[in-house]
Amino acid sequence: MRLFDSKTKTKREFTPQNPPRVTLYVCGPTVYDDAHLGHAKSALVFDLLARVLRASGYALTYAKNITDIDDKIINKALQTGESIGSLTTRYTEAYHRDMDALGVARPDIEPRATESIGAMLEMIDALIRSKHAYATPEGDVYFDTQSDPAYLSLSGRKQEQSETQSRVESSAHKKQSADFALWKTVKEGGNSFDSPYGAGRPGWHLECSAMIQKHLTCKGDTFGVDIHGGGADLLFPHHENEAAQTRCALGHELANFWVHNGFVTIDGEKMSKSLGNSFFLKDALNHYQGEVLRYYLLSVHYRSDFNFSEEDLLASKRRLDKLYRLKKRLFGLVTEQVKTPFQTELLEALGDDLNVSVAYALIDAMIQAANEGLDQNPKDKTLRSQILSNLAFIQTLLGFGAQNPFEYFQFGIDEATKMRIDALIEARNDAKKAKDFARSDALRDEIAALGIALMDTPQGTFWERKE
RNA sequence: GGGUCUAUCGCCAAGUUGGUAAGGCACGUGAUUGCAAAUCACCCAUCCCCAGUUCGAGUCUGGGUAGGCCCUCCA
Repeated sequence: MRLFDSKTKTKREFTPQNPPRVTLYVCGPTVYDDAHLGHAKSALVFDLLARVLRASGYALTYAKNITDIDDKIINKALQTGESIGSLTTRYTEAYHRDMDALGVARPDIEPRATESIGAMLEMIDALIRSKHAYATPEGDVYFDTQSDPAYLSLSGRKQEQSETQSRVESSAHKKQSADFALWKTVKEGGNSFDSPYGAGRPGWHLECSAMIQKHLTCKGDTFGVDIHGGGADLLFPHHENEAAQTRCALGHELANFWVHNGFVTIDGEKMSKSLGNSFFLKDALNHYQGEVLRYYLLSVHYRSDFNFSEEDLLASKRRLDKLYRLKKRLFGLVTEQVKTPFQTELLEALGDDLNVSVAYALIDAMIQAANEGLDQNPKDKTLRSQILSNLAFIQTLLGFGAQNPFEYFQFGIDEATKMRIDALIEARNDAKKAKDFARSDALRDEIAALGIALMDTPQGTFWERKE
């Protein structure tokens, strides 16, 4: 497959260093709050990448970390009085719940920062011994960015700019303002870990380097991982710093391919709490089906900015509807699985740097051809088995179409309403049998008032929720 | 201020080596339907502006204009 690498800013053929093994590491959430749409986008992009890699025949090991020790977590715990362990467990579970709703498969490894302290301390030790890091009198340890000639080679920035324009107050003991903390000493006890530099906690950037080394790197590897992913905002300074640490501590580059997904904005504005437009996934899931959100969030190329709007989401839903309509036509049929050209083309499209636009277009064309074929030969066994195989392939590769099609179209309707609808439909069918079309249409209007659309078919009358 | 990315039909959005604009939503027409829905068929843009390179540019070069993101924790 071909992938765009943020470091070289080019799309090139992806080749793993130890084929067929492929390692993928993605920066996961800091669990101090509920996941928002940006977390969803990132998780979905790399879920798709993982699926495509597996479908392409690679033996993938996918790791996504959970940052469960951090300033924001500590502050929130102090504010609410909840223990850090309870807080991070609670939000980790919430994260899992939200991602499950989007159909995001769990990574193979989900390392926690607090479980990787040993690996991080080893890396600090190596950096200090090789003079790439220094301890301050307070017990902080900083990475010496000046000591790494390749520093900033990932993000392509220039040192002067980073320094002169820096808006951060730099520590009096830092050699350069760009130097970043590997270990932060902690005065008040409670939330700290023991270390040779005193009680404290690790700097944020360190955990990824350490986890990759611990879980994914093989002896003699040229790169820590084949692919390192995360949000575009992480390119600098987070990934730049990770790369520097690994380069200086271990003598190899951290990743062969750097993959960054674009940002999610809401109605043209960046999500932020101060703007009051932060969009929690759990809230979105109350209004829209997880699968619709999945289809919508994946519909734009992963490197593009994604502007969330309800109008676009509904347009996406109508597109996904067509897949379920086709599934409905063949509901209950079981056939043998066959290979089709469509499947090859779909995998090829996604194998080209995850070109979802082409993939979606292929799916639409397949659906259209399938409907046309079924219109002409509804009982064609070969056709049916091709269509069902294609749908199954889409489900595996993209995670679309796993639901019961009838339930898909009846999302969010409670049981009482369903029973009422069924009763009204029955009454309407009686009226239809009696050719009392006036009454039949009146009943349809009554049902429509409930937000329900009816469809008469040779198999009977079905209903769907209207938007 | 520095870095970086983007600007294609009403809306969303593809378009690796330059050769004459995918797909979806919405809209319109027709087939089908008691009516409708669904489905099918048809219809629907010359690619932000200016100047270049070229036989030929959305696709390359230069200059504008507009916007996103990063430079502070951040997916």
